[in-house]
Formats: sequence, structure tokens, C-alpha cells
Amino acid sequence: MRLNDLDERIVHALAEDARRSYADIGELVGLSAPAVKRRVDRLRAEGVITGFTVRVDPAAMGWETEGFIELFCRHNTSPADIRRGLSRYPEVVSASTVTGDADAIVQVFASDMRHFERVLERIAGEAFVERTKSVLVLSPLLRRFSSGAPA
Amino acid sequence: MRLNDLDERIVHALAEDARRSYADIGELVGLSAPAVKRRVDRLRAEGVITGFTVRVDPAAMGWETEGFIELFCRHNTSPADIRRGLSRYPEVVSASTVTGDADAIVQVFASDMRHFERVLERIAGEAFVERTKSVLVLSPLLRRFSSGAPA
DNA sequence: TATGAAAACATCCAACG
DNA sequence: CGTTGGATGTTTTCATA
Repeated sequence: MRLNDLDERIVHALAEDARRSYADIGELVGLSAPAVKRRVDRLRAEGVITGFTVRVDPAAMGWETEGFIELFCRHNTSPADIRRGLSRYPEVVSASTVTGDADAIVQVFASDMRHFERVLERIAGEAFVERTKSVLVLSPLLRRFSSGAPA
Repeated sequence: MRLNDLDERIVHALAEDARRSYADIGELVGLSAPAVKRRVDRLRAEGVITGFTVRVDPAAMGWETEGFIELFCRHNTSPADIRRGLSRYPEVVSASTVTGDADAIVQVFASDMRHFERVLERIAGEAFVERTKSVLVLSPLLRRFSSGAPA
């Protein structure tokens, strides 16, 4: 499922502003509005574009505290187990299994330090978790694309 | 800059589908289309909503390889220096200064391992970088919200 | 200060060439 | 893929609470 240059430029335009009109995008990439719509529809059908979402200032949503939690899991813990365990936490915005010492890296948004600590303790108490190591975000420097499935 | 219940429900509706019409959202939250638009306009003006973007399957974009790079920087490196240095890499999708041993955590998408390695070497060669430590993502388990400023 | 109704305007999208 | 035109959505104006 390879994208050509036109598709990439359309996706890029949508990444910058997903509410931009098809006519605007068409002007940008040299296509008519319906042609752009047809490509966007095709990209959605193919699963390249999985949806449209809003970019939000976390602080404004009351999420003042952000951090990463490294998970060291018990033996015989599958990625699916981790996923299932973590999906119940609304504070978890992203999680991945990784190479290296830790088994997974989990990104968490919390309202404040107390909230973050409470989430950390609950995650550390999960049956499949052996120990954790966490770092707090001081300043978010860059936040670019959005990917994957909705909440 | 506190949000009331109505604002939160509007933001939530947009987070699920940013191209949903104002009339649809209005029906959902019990407002007319113009009332929803005015609130969205206000949220944008206040910086709560920073934009609208598309959710993309990274693999479909040709980004098969994902990883985190911990940055250990030279003394007197400011967050702005790191931001400036990293913003030139299109492969960098997120970066934050953090507590703990490392100074910053950088999330990178690359087309394959060779590409990832090339980016890693170039970042490690930046003047402000002393050393790096990186892990590769094995499986992305969860990907939820989008936040922050556009590219 | 915030709302809804309505009108003017823009965009979308299915049909056709 | 582009053009067309009726349907749908957006945005301004206006009156009201």
C-alpha cells in the first residue's frame, strides 16, 4: 500500500489543517476538489487515514503533568496483556513495547503531580508489572503528527 | 482558562471526528450549529484548540521503524537550543525535556532501520549532544490523543 | 454574555462526460 | 480526472433572554 507524491501532499495538507476545504487542498496540489475528495476517501478506505482529530493544549484540558513510565514486566507477559491492562487508564495516551532493558514505555497525562503519582502506583500494582521507572516531562519541545486508533 | 462541561463535550466530539459538522455536534451537546461554532472559535482564540489534524497509519506512510532517543546534552544547553536543533528533522515527531539522567526524550519515525540509524547518528552528532541512548519500538500498543503545536 | 432562527454564502459530492 | 448542480454545511446578521 504505497502512497504516491500527490497522496503524501494531500495527507500533509490535512495534517496541517484537517478542516481545510477540498478546493483549497486541490489548489495546493494541483487537482480539482472532487479529485482530492476521491483520494481522501480512498486513503480512508485503505486505512492510511484512520480519522480526523483536534489538537488540544493539554494544560487547557487540565493536564498539567506529563511523564513517561518504563515498565519492567514479569515473564510470560504478552504485548496483548500489557495493552489490555493499560487501556483501562484514561491517563495513558500512548504505550509501546520496546527493545532494551524495559519491556514497554508508557506516556501518561495527569492533572497534577498527585494524580500522576496515583496513576503510577496503580500501574506499578498491576499483576503483570514487576517494577517501573518514570521520568517527568519538563517542557514539551515538539509535538507533530497524530497516529493510530482513537480512544 | 477553565472549560465548562459544554466545551469539554465539544472538544471530545471533535477529538473523535474533527470533520463532524457543527449541526451534528450541536445535536450531541444540545446546542444550535452557530452556538457550537462560536464556542469552537472561542476555544481556538484562547489557544485551547490549537488546530485540526489527521490520524495516519505510520506504516502506510512508509514509517515502519519507530524509536525513542534519550539525549544527554552538554552543559549550558537550553530547551530552546534542543528544540531548534531537532525541529530540522522531519523524522522527529515529538521531543520533551525530562527529569532523570537524560536531558530529553525524542520520538522518531523512520522508514526502516537504516534510516533510523542515519537519523540517530546525525542527532548524536549535533553540537549540543554529548551522548544518546535509544530504544526501538516493537509494537505500538496504544495511541490516543494529539496535542501541542503543528509542525 | 450567550443563545436560536434565518439568510447569504461556501463547500460537498454524486452523476456525467 | 474535470465539470456541473442540487444537497449539505458554514458563517454572518439579527432579535431575544
